[in-house]
Amino acid sequence: MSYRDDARKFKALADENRLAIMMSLQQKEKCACYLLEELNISQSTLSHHMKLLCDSGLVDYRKEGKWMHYSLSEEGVKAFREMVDGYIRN
Amino acid sequence: MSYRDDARKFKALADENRLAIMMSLQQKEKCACYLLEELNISQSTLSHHMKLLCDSGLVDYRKEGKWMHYSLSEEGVKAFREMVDGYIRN
DNA sequence: TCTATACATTTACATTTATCAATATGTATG
DNA sequence: CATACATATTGATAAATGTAAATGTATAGA
Repeated sequence: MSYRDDARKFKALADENRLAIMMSLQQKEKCACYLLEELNISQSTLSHHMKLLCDSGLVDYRKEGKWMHYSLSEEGVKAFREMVDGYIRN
Repeated sequence: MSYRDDARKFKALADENRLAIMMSLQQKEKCACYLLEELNISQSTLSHHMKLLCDSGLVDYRKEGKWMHYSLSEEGVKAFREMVDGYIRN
């Protein structure tokens, strides 16, 4: 893993709206339309943020008909935590 | 703590050069001039990065004559880890 | 097939950020 | 005091990022 890749993962959480999304996903899977009501952002902006979160591996998605359901990725979360530990092992 | 503040902390690690600096600091305290030789960046750029890292609380500094010595902040690292756990408690 | 709905993508734009050169500040030393 | 050295700050610029409007795509239902 390169610094570039790791930086990309940290960037995934380096935004207020994405942190709010992460908090929301902690409780349970949420569909995009629900997140859209929770946050005060446009639909295209939400889609953008969800793409970054999914690309980082922290969030999984599940398509069900017209709806997209997002959830925390257990695997991604584990990998992220391990990456963090690599930089702040103290 | 607000999402804004937390996002700022994540941003501190959302850069390749700053990740390289964090890795370097893991072993032991380093002075700015040493970091400057390790990384391929200008002196002013290094100073900028060190400011962000110190502001985030992850890095401590100690001034000794002309030299600045940087080290991981045990307290800051602990706080960071706890913050991370808040977002990826899974 | 037509329409409405849910979401993604594209385009454009404003803000933030990383970067360096130039300059300023502080400190040791002759 | 003058000079050299280590670092910080300022100013300018290019790249990255967050945002929303407009448009595209897929799916469900009439």
